[in-house]
Amino acid sequence: MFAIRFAAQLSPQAEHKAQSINTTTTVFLTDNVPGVFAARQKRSIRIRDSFINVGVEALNECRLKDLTVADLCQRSGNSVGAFYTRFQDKEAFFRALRVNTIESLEYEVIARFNRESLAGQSAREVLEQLVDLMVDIFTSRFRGVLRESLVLILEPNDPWAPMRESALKIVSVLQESLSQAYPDRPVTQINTRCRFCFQLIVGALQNDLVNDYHVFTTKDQSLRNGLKDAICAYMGE
Amino acid sequence: MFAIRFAAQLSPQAEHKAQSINTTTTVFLTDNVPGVFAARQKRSIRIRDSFINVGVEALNECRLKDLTVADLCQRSGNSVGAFYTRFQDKEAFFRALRVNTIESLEYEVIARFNRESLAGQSAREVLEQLVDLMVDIFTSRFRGVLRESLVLILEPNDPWAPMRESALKIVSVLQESLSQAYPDRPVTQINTRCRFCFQLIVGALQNDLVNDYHVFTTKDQSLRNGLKDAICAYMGE
DNA sequence: GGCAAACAAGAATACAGATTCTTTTTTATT
DNA sequence: AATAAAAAAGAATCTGTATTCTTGTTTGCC
Repeated sequence: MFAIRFAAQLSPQAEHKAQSINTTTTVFLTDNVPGVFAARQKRSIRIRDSFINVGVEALNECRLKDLTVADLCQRSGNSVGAFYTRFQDKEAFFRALRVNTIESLEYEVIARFNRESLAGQSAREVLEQLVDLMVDIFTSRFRGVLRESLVLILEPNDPWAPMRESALKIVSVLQESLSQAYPDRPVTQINTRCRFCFQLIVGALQNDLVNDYHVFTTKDQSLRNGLKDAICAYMGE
Repeated sequence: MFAIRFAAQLSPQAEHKAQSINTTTTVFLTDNVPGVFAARQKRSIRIRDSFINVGVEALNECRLKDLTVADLCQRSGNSVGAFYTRFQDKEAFFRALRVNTIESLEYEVIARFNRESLAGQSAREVLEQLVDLMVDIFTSRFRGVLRESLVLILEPNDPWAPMRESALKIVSVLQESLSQAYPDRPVTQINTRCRFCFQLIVGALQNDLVNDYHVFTTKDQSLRNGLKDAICAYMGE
């Protein structure tokens, strides 16, 4: 249903970097996630991580609701008992997937989109790098987790707060970089447009995440290029 | 969780027209929907329609998965038996909601966005009317049905084909109207940009449908205005 | 190497919610 | 008004899946 699609569609300059989000299977769980019990043995950590990695991959093939606990255990070669000694319930497990995803992506974001590396670049360059980053994220191995996260807001009052933080950070870097690139324009206007740009990009990519039938898609370069054109035009390039 | 929000946020010029999608509760089921059994008594039709109307409203308050058949029966004052003499299963019921939604919106689209009424209008006017139409649709009483439809693609090989047709129709009207407004530009370029415009609008609105925390939102005029600015800029206005 | 705590296995349970079934009522037609 | 077909009620079932529980095993520490 939801084919996994990495590589191939990455823009040349982003390819080597995006590898990290797709090949690394290191599980980050620095925070203690609510509902995820501390593992005190090496074996437990290994099993927990195998649950998480299998979960990440599985969500590229099916919806969360169709991924049963029994299924997950079979796929990862563990028992139901093992699952429940590690996770309070299925929801807590998904929370772990989200945290893992955030941490992995955060790493990528910081590496590829920061004030230092963008300093001195033209507006067009900055915008293109933003689009590349976002498209790479939304076509990474975390695509399925992202889809389920955006679609299935578990906690109404905390709809994935860390993701929002990450988004705010990106926007703020964008705003600063474009302020430098457009020294003559009013900062307020730049800031507003940056926010909207970001929202347009996220909207288009989320749309692509859920629907398969659009003309512009991440299956080829069309959405990536279209977004670059559109937001450059919007920014007055 | 998902508050119902109509009126108030409609742009003045669209207000009177958008009323129709929000106040009319006429149920259109001209096609025979698979899994929806023909009703041969007036009473059956009335009950079927009450199921549908209650379903439409309920999805503005909760997710489809949280709307149980028993719940639906209670809300509409009917019995479980009545439900199942009308609908083969819950999925068929949702299919009926979709068809009803499509038909209602189709009506609105044809009335507000057609070649005749757009002929002779400036590009900006056309684009603004497009945004108004789309925002009105996504903030109508069918908001919940739209959300569930987009999120929960039931049939992988038929992801809501009628909606796609409707979208294609809108795009084609847009293309024709803008070709007239920009007689000097290459048609191919106009067509491509029209498609992308539409996709951007849908993306932003779908995003707004699922997430509540964006800066630009349909809760006020910000998303509507932002979209107008953005796509006008993209089109070179 | 022995011991207690931590853990894994997987069969058994619990449960929610869709669906069916039987009985009773209503409709529409003559 | 009689009658048969259609439909409504709602209690009873059935099912899929999350979760728990019991038993046996492994780990890490001394």
